[in-house]
Amino acid sequence: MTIYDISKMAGVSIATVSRVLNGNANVRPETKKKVLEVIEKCGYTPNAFARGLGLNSMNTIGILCADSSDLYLAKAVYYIEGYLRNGGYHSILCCTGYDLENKKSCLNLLLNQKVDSVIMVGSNFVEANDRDNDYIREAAAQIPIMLLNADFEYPNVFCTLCDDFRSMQDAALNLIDSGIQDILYLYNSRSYSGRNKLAGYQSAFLLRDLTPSKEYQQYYSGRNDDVEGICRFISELAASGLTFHAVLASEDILAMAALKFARLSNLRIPEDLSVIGYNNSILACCCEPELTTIDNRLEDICQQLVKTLIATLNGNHMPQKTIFSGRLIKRGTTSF
Amino acid sequence: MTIYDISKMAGVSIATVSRVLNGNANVRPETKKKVLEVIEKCGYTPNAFARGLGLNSMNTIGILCADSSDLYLAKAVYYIEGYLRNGGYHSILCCTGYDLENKKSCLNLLLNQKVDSVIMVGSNFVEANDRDNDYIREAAAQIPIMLLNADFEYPNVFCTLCDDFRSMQDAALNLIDSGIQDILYLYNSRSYSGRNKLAGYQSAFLLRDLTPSKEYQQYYSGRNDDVEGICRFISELAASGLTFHAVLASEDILAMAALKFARLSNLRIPEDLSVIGYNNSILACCCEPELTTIDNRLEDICQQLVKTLIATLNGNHMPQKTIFSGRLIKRGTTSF
DNA sequence: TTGTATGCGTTATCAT
DNA sequence: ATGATAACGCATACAA
Repeated sequence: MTIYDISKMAGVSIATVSRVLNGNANVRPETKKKVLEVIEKCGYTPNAFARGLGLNSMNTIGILCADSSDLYLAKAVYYIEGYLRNGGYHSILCCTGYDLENKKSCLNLLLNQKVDSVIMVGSNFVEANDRDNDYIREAAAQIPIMLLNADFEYPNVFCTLCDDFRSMQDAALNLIDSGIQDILYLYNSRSYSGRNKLAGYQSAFLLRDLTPSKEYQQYYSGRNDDVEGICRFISELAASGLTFHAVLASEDILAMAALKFARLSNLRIPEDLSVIGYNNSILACCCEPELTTIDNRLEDICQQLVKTLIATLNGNHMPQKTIFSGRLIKRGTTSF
Repeated sequence: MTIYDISKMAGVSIATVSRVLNGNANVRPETKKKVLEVIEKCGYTPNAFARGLGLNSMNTIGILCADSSDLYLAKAVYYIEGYLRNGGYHSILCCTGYDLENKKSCLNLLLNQKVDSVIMVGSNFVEANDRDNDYIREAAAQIPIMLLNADFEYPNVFCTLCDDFRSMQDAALNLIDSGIQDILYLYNSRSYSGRNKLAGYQSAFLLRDLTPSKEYQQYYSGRNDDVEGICRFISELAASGLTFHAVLASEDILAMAALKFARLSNLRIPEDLSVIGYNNSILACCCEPELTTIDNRLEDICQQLVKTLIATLNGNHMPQKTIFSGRLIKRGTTSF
């Protein structure tokens, strides 16, 4: 069933059928009605490939993310797909892992598929070594590139992100001002976002005329779903003589492991140990007591990102950077 | 840059270029080399839309799932996308929610986009009222339909699933044989898989000449990420006079809420209350003690599903139903 | 082994 | 308002 079949059955030319299909105003109402009837009767839908070839677009967006089963990224992908579909776009998902070569190859896969844009979900797509970011620049030369939670200035690259620096600073200040200065900072990523969070933690000390100590800034390099391993990591830090009365974590799962450590060490929460997580994920509500954590407004970010993208594709001029501020969700693992 | 440009620069016809691109053997090695050199030099890639139009395929698979941010579904989507990409296919993701009309409309979106196949992830796509499943049958008339964790017999529909009935039966038997007969069964889905799990629980009692009691089979209808709400639900059951020494749950999150209930009620785990979850998700390792749970071999299922799909698309005859058996992962919330 | 010519199903331009 | 026709870029049957 093609547009020719419809045109014959309706007694018009394919041009008219095409006009009806695309909502062109220059069609006599009666003609339009007739054509629509035939289309309805036959259950005809235009061939997407032919349409794509003619328009040079199939209204498809590529979503690049390291791991769509990660709690945080999964939520992001879910929101983005929903907003895109709502805007009339399809989503091609591509999970890259954290290796640069794979990221490049996935990006090329999407470019070759001729997507209208690529959304890179997560700050891990911007490399520390700036020359390694040329793959983003080259892509941006072809189509708009959207970054979620990354900061990268370049033409045709649009960033939507949360102010992780300030959020983490705020959390640390809350702890310090409640009288706790030996705050163990746990993190598991050195991406742009990861570095920002760390800097936020450090800046809180400086703001209060204190010196952030290196021993209190601990990087966990293991798998990020190995609660047991993280717990052991913390226990070893404590065993090595480090004393701390709060744990501030760059992700909820690290904070959750800290709670486990506390239980194993017979520490009371929050009397003996305060704990703050990050992301306000489902994990935060699974703890006992529930986790004080930072909500970085992921849904708002995703909505804004898609809004910016669609407007850009429609030829509108859009801001290249949009920053949201996070908020501290106070629950049971802190006493302030 | 089109195939014509390449053909001119290489001094051959477009047919030859096409042959080289598609690995046709009938090309003289020198000619092939020359063409490849030009292609390499220009960084030429064939236009995907034109290719799609000619071949009536863009090697794209639609993935339908209710909610890709759900822990379990997210993992499934992640595995599937990876295996598909490995097999040379792209993945269009479409999150439908749990409403039938939305499922239909998403499916149509994919069919109109002319995907080569649709994978429905999760047993919720098969409706209890069989006439409501016509949307699956109609789709199967066009392309192969793959169901993950659902059972649906129809031409061109392929099912890959875990034997939830037996897994749950096994878990219940373990509890019964360790001396616990008042087992509260908690579930939050009445899908095919959900019904199977419940039946497995019931069958365990019958196997031991016991009668499964309705009051011990409790359906939780709230949001499935509201740990607090689930916990309250359990507390109310206990307050209403129901006594139970074990909780068997159809999902880890329900089991996790049971642990929370135990802690609030000062019940020791597993001495006063045994708890078993389902899915072996990350939540199981976040608990204290860690959760005994059922692993339903999701990765194996996904691998098999994609294998079956690709073989089918290649014209091979494949089995329409593949069943894996789950396994009980014994951890700290049970004493057997 | 290689080239020519046609079809794939649209959209869009240009007449009428 | 409508129709004829030329792109769009590739694959492939058929000829050479």
